[in-house]
Amino acid sequence: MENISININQHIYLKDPESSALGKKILSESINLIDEIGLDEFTFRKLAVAIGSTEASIYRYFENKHKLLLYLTSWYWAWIEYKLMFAVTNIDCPRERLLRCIKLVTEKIQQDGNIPHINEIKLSNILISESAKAYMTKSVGNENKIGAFSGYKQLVQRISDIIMEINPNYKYPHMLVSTIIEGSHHQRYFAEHLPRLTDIVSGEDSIICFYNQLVFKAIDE
Amino acid sequence: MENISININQHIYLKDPESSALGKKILSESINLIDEIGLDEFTFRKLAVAIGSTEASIYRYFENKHKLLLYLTSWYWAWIEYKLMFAVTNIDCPRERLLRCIKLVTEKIQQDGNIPHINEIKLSNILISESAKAYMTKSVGNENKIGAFSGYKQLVQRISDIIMEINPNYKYPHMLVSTIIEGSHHQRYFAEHLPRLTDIVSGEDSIICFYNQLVFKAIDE
DNA sequence: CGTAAATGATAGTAATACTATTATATTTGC
DNA sequence: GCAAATATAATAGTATTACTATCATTTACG
Repeated sequence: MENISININQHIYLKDPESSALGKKILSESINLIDEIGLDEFTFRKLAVAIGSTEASIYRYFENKHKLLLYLTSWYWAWIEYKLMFAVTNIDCPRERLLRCIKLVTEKIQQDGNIPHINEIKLSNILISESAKAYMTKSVGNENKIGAFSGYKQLVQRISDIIMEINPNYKYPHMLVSTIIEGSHHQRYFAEHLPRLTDIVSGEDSIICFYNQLVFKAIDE
Repeated sequence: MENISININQHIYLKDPESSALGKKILSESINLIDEIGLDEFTFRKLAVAIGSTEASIYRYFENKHKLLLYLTSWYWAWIEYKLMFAVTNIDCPRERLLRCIKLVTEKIQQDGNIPHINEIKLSNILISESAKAYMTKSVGNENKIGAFSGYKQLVQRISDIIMEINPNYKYPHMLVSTIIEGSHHQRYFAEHLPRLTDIVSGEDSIICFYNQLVFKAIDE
């Protein structure tokens, strides 16, 4: 992935964090810090201390911490889509392609890639715990207009297309896909913090198994 | 429901808001205000102005706005469980009972009940838009310990039991139930704000239809 | 009617979420 | 290699938030 970079909608940031060393430090340390203390406790002041810089410098890159969160979530979904494209290319059977997609969006991220300033494991933890806060806000309409969620929507569309290939009569492909993506995040969170809301069977990744079963039973006629 | 009151875990509040006129005003106006401006913009100062009281008085009832949110979500799930018990009593067929449960947890709340200081329609909107913020926090462990989520867990358990009655071999009843409860909230939110993530077919409540289909296909052998 | 409890009024603190200004590095173009 | 442009650091300041404290006043109730 050395020659590839993930492009994020320009309206989310004030200055491209990928364009400078400080910008990259903002990304890498914000991921560490949000993962550690949570978004609620996370402030630009604490981030500034962590990277040995100042609040004012961070504000040159991002308007506020919400925009930074939008950046991180956009980055994550673009990265997942990138991995998904690799996972399904040259696979003829749509059922096999769907299987790989489900695995990719529901599995636990266990290894980070080779982008030095992004720890994908921690980033995926942030997505699990904080992503609802990215779109569950009164400003969702404006942020949607500037394209802050287009990566996510594109991913949902891509998987929906595969479902329609398998069963063109299925009525709810987008609902099914967004249900499993959001749902698997929730289930991973519940497994750790509210286990009575989930069912963890040892010896399997129950979340992948559950959603696999759910999807194929739902779309088969 | 005149002689019935919903009991909320005592550790969530400092002083029972049901015990006084001011407490009830705090509940009713916080529901109006959170529904209107969202939890992020909601403050005890604004609430105090809205009810013609002071911040200090509100703080005598709730430690902070997060605890107030926990109160409202607990109330909501206790109310849903109450409605659910009525909906399934004296129904022998477990499939019919399950059908009624799914409808109850996935349908749009359209009418409020007869508790004068709680507008259930607005409260359900708050649940849709803000409930993730109630448990997606670093303090979830402590709040779980004091029982802040027991109503929700109990509801999930109750519906899981019906699923197990229909198919005792089904491996993931809790996951299935929490997936549809959380999922239907998400889908209602998406339908309004991010419609590309959902599929709304006119002439039906697509969300109920989708989850009905999903559940019965999932559990049938 | 008197006491206790609840509420209101007011004030104050520490932290947050920024904005502004100026000084100092660092990069870049010529 | 130097000037100009740009980026960052240092510092300060403001409005708002999230509380806590104190004391006066109203209300409840036994």
